[in-house]
Amino acid sequence: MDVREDIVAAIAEALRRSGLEADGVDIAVERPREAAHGDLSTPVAMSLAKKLKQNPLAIAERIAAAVDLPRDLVAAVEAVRPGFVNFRLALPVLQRTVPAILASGDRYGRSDAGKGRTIQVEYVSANPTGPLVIVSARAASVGSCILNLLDASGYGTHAEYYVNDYGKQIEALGESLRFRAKERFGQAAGESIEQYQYPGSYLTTIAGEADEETARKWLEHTVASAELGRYASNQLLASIRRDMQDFGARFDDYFLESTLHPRAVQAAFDRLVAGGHTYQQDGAVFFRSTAFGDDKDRVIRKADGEPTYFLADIAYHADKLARGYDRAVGLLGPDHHGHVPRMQAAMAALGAAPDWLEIIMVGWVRLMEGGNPVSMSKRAGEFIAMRELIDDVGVDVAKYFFLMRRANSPLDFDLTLARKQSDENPVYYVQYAHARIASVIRFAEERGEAAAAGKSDPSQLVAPEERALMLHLLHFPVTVSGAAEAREPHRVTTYAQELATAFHQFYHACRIVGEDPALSAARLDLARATKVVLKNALDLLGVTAPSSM
RNA sequence: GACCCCGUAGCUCAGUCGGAUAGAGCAACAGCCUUCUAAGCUGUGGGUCGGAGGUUCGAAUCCUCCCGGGGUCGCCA
Repeated sequence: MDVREDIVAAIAEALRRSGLEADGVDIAVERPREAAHGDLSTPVAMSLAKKLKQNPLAIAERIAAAVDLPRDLVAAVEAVRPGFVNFRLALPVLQRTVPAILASGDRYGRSDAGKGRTIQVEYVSANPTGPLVIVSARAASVGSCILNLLDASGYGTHAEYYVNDYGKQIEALGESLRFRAKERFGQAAGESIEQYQYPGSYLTTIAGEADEETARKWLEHTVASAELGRYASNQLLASIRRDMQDFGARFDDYFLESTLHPRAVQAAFDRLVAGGHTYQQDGAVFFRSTAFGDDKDRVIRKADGEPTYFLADIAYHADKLARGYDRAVGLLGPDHHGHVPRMQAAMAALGAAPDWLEIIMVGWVRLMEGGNPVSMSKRAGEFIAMRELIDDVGVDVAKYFFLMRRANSPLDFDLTLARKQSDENPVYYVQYAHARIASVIRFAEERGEAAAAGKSDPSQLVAPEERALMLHLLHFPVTVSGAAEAREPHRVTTYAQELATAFHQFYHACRIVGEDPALSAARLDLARATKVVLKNALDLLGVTAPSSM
């Protein structure tokens, strides 16, 4: 099925026949940058040269001579200095992808590479003490796309949001809400919001929306701050869930930290103690994370007897481990990278496989407008909300911008560019290609010249632009599985952009609906196949594929 | 101070488990619409890959040091 696999197998066979076998040599087959270097290439001769102490070009020549591949698969094999073996694919194998894609439809690009292994993905997980901010939108984009990629690659996935609805921060949230209630009833004289931890105006809204009887009770201190905090965090969590839903971010569960207290937290503590991974010092209990590579031991129970946040996090991850996922992927914000070694250490202490917990760092997002950073409002606690960004630029643009870059790199989000509904905006470039194809198909149908999809003769497709486009289509599945394995969504945006380019070039060079019916039918099918792949790529990104623009 | 991330074209960034002449988008300039969407296509200019060493057939990629930017270092969450 996959041409690469056939080529790898043929190279392996050629090595055996030529007596060039060397254990542990990886037969890499990659796409050369230069089209002149063929469609696929292997540097394996150069790897072997080192081991066998022979001239790499000579080895490459022996491989090229010994490789045996069907002529309808590979048209040319060439050994080139300094020692590459280049393969030029035969037209038939490229042409066959067109009907194959049309037959597969939305399944094209999917694979069973994951073999049903299960991966749990935890993402966003922002505290329910305020509205979601920009970096959460980025995490939501990246996490969703990784889930889509894993699903497409045959993994069983589970998406989860960890809600820190417990502890001092919730009490502080309650106190801040109480102040806003006092303000509502004109009883806040002599106090200022500056004294409180959560000065954002959203608590004013929550205090204002509560019914009067309830809100008046909040003024009395018989209502505990923790209770008030739970009220506020529930309201905030509800709005977070709405935001995530509107953004198209999938969550199978919202896991509440509060459900871990006290039993699961105690159980995690007991396990670490029983495993001999703890010691007491200054009245506190420490987890010896340095034994697992952390640079400092970490407190898990404070001198006052309370568990730390870290211990609850360990309990949470122990819960995940007990659920039996083959792997857990967690997205963390840029201010949390210090947590990685200690969390890895804790999982090791609990007996997880070394690579069981995989952490992906999501980089900072800086909003830029007119070339300058957007300054946060002067009022403390007011951040740019995710909701504002979405209202401003739309879901598609926001997601695409976040997925264009590597997840862990800092990102300047150019609002000025994102707002432009023009050719300067990269989102529209890809969407436009899809809309353009839809339009051409409509045109052909209106003229009554649109044959049924997949019935054409693909051997009509011989132009260089047609060949280049088919080659791109052929590479989609390996792009998807590679992006899934590497957890790198930006590979899909890069691919989508390249595919759009290949299509636009084809469109300009080749008239689709033309004089020759057989050629028109073949080109229309090529356009349809391109549309399928663009749609599948955009689906993975969570971005819509419009039929007209 | 220790540790982590980053430094590639004017701007934003790909390329980083070592591979061929370092790429894309935007910006600049010059062309292309009487026929399927010009949100498109074609071309031009633009680089000591932060710097200096090292490893080797080969380094943007790996190692060391330095410079610059950001971050983390709590019995907070």
